[in-house]
Amino acid sequence: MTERQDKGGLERVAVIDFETTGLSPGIGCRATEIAVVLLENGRVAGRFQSLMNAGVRVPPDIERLTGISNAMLKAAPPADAVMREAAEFVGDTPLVAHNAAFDRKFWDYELGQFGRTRRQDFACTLLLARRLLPAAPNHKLGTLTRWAGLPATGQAHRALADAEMAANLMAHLTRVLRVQHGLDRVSHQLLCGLQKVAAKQVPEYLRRVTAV
DNA sequence: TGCCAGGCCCTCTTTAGGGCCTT
Repeated sequence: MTERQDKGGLERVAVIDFETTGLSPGIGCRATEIAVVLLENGRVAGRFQSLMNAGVRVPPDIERLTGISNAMLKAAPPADAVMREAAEFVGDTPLVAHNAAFDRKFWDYELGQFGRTRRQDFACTLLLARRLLPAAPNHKLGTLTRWAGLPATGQAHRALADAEMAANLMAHLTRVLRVQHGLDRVSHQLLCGLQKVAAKQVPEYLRRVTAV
């Protein structure tokens, strides 16, 4: 464990969210907006947000979904410049995203456009919520936010609003681990281990962790 | 026109299929 860890809470993490032109860079989709929310001991310690111009057109259905238009991207800074700035903002801070498999693909792809590689793992609030909040009606980010009584953060499907929702959810999941499972510290390493454990094995995993 | 990805996870499973999630 090399990262800072705060007693009684969640160590510093960077919660990220991408808006994109589609579901995968493997089929030509690119990022259009990124937001990063630094969460430290359950509280927001910093924010980064920017549109980015990757030189691709936004399909009409995606423009309707996100509200991000081709005209907005035309005036946005180049994608590589934005990603360099985002990577600098994040540094070595462990990463978190909702459905991290999606954001990890775009993070890796956009960094790869200028020769950089990811240096840290992603924890996934979707996988963690499936294990820790099994009674939720579903595990969409918006549903979990409303179901858990977390604050509204603005327009859904914009990067900063979604990253703040995911950060609030991450803080809520930390509280669940502390209050319901007796953990006094929640590390990113623990979260990454927990999200790989089968749902039925979660109680045993947490008992083993708290016994150490 | 409609679909295009991919990992996770459950079940009527494991030599598979399909829903959930992200944009």
